[in-house]
Amino acid sequence: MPYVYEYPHPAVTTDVVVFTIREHRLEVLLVERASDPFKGCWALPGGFIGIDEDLIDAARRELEEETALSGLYLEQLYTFGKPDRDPRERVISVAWYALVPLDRLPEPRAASDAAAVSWFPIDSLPPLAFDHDQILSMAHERLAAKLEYSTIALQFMPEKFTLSQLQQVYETILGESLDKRNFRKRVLSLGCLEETGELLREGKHRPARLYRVRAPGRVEFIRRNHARGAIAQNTGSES
Amino acid sequence: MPYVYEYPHPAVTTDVVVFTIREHRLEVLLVERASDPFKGCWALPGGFIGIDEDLIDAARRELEEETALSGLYLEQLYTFGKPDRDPRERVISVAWYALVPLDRLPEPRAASDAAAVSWFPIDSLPPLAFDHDQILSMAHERLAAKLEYSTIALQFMPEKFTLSQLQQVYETILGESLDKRNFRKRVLSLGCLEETGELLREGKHRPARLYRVRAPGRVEFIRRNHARGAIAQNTGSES
DNA sequence: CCAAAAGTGTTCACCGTACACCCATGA
DNA sequence: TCATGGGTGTACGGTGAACACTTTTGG
Repeated sequence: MPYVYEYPHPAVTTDVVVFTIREHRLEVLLVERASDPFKGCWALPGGFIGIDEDLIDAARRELEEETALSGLYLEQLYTFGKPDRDPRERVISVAWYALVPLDRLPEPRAASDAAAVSWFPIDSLPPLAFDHDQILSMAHERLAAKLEYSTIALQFMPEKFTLSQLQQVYETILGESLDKRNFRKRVLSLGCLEETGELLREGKHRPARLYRVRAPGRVEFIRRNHARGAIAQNTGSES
Repeated sequence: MPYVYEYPHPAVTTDVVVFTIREHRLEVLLVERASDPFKGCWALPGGFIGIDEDLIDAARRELEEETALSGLYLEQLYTFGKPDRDPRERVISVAWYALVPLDRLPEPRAASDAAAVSWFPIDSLPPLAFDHDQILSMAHERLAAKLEYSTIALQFMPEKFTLSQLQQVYETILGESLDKRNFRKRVLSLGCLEETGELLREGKHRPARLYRVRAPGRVEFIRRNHARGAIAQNTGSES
């Protein structure tokens, strides 16, 4: 299709901040760039949007190319477009973030356009290409903020999980430890979880009850107080 | 600058949802399109991004072309990019929303590319061009949501205003009436307002105290409860 | 003195927080 | 029997919600 609008067109890319939790640390997936600009530098997985490709499909595609994972929670973060953010030409990037459940940690495999792919703890990142440090820190802020007023953390959980595992996810992202009894009371009162009836036995201690999410893939806003302090709407685009 | 990246480039536009409050109603600014596609149809003010123009500058420019207002609160909403949202070629639109203070209501003037410009109440809109109805309803949701956990409503206020005026703003957006005493207690306890010492005398009744915003242009998140229920960080891009 | 909007406190219910001990299992 | 993590309840304080009357002005 020819350009019908009489304006110069910028390039448009998509970048994805892929979060997971490994060994009690919040980590993100980065790729080592195989080509200029910023060759050899680490960057967010991403690439150009197909001319007939929906934005979320492009994000999903980039995600799958790097992780071979599909069906992840994916949410649009922000669109970055400072005129000089790419040294070669004007590039506007629609940034997204995705959450990988604890049990679906892929061995990330390098795609064609990446020299290497690896997980990095959020607090010890290498220097990043372009403005990817800004994208990443905005994504981190957003994730931490959403923990407080939504059920987004459930997107990190496997199909079945224990309350202790869920608590560890919260503690990792918030960077503080929480009271066990209060945590359980609060999270159960949301009504988002249900017992599977099964137990997880591991190690030499009492087995833990396994729970599942009642409506997986659904992220709900939590409104405290107000009326009868309950749950409000749903949101979230899931891939 | 030539295209160095070997991918077809989409057109990129910006659209702005301009909110204000008039006569106890939430209203948005729309323009009547003077040219195809959707000639004669109403649409959000917007247009193409300059090839060397920052995204927020483009939004600001479109806003000023239609309203002659500068310095408004402006926040990025979402980027819309379904492949068929423009019938002619692929167009990706970075959408923003802006809030116009009560006392700065412009007589909107038609810019070159618009047949007419007018305010419409949010609940009686004409049919809109492209996917602008989706953009508008997402903006409305976001605004209503942010009322609850931020001080965004202050962006609607003139430099000096009464608490009753502020309460009317809240009531208009939320679509429900609020208790006067509770409202005052809550809003004053945020610590964002200060008395000017002046009084507004109008009509045959007791004059009202005038307040001003302590840090105008700053939108703060409110965290209830949690620790010592106070205010957290700031956010918001202001133009 | 009447109309109209401004301004002001208290009570109650509920939720968030702090806090310590018993339980079930494997070794 | 011991070590390890799983699991449970209560008491207190603060905040949100409900609710009605007095004050100041102009006409």
